[in-house]
Amino acid sequence: MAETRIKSSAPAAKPQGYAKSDQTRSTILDAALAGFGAHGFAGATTRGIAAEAGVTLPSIAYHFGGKQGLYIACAEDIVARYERSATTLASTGKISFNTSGDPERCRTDLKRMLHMVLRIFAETESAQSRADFVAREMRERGPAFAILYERLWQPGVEMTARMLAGAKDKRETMESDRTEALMLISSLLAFNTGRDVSLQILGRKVLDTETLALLDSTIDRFVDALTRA
Amino acid sequence: MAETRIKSSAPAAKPQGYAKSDQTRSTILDAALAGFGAHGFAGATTRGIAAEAGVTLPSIAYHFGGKQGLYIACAEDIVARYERSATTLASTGKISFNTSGDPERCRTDLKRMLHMVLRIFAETESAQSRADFVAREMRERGPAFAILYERLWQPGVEMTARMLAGAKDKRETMESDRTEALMLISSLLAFNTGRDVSLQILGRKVLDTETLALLDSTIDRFVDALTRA
DNA sequence: ATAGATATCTATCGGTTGATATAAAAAGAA
DNA sequence: TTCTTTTTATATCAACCGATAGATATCTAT
Repeated sequence: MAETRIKSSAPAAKPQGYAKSDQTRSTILDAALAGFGAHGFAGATTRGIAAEAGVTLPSIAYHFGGKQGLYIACAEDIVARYERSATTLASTGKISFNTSGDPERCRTDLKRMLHMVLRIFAETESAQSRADFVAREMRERGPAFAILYERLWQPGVEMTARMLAGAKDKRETMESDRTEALMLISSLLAFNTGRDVSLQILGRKVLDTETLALLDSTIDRFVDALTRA
Repeated sequence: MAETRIKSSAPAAKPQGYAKSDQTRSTILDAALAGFGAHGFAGATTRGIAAEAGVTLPSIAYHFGGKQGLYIACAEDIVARYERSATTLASTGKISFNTSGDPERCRTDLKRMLHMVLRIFAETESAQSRADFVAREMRERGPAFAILYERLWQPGVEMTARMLAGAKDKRETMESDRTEALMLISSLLAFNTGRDVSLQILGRKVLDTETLALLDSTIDRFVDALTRA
């Protein structure tokens, strides 16, 4: 009874660490994010992920316990990365998360945040895979739904609503603020979920700097239109 | 070489029609829309669809040539239904699709249309399956992408952009109008793609009449904010 | 009414999936 | 070195997939 030891993704009291092991784990995780992001939980195959990562099939079971364990590990990696960058943003003062009575500042911060989200949605490579992973899980309520909902979606909307209310010089967020926040974030999904379609309709091939600028200015127009008296 | 005859979905010059056949075909199509809408092309199984429709597996190959033929038939059914209802709306004068120099009328029509789209996105039963089917195909560029893009997505965005321009009292649509149209439609995806999450965040269980009214008024605020000088 | 076209059924094929058992080799730690 | 941890290689399993062959039933046209 080999009692397959599943390495917990939280590195709580790592007993013995072999350098190579962590590297293999990380390689598998990257391949899994790409695979799950592109094809979903059911659509991605463990064989394909293992091949992509350059390891053998049983290696996945060894490190993550199985397909579902690997999937959850992906979600936790995404959330951890998000929380890290949010902390950084707050500590460096680039975005003030308190709704101090400065509507203009709130508006600017809100715009800046939405520009950032747009780039996360639209950027290529691994950022795209992560965004796809999250979007898919939100739709399909898969095994990682709770993690992503509580630690990413929920706080994200709440923060946006707070900034919206702040930009309107209100102290409390109301239901209408949350609704507007939802729709504001959702409007950016055109360039994640529907990226190819949107680009095609705009007659552009890729999301280059010029296109991003066009979208940024449209975002600004939305925010201004919604929050200016 | 039995040369399996695939019944073309366009009933062009139906040579011989057996009454029961059309009924079976339609039953399969309904089950397929539900299955593909919920699980996608790869995720839905022909066995499951056949079982749901109460027919046997080979019946699908007989009527549609195979899994992919069935998928395409679903897309064409959706487009046909959309084109029919658009024609009806235009002919009954509920929505004027010409951008006659009446900004107020354009604004009202645009709001009315977005309310309608919201209901298509959010409504239960078969409308939901169809909306899911379209949203999924737009993401994944499956076998039915071209059909849906050219006959549904593209004209839908174009019409929205024209109404937006009209509401701003402009005669020509610019790139910024198309961008705003994209984001406006996309903002409603929060209640299609992300319906469950959005409801949960708003603290609601179902999309009842009261919630719909809240969303309608938020849509109106978006439209007003964007088009009023 | 009967021949031929149309529709449906049972049964099965070859292929792929996730998971796992077994064994052994490779690598780091003691 | 000796022991533990990590990785690979190979093979097998039950379950499920889409497709189709072949037999049968049903309906229409003559």
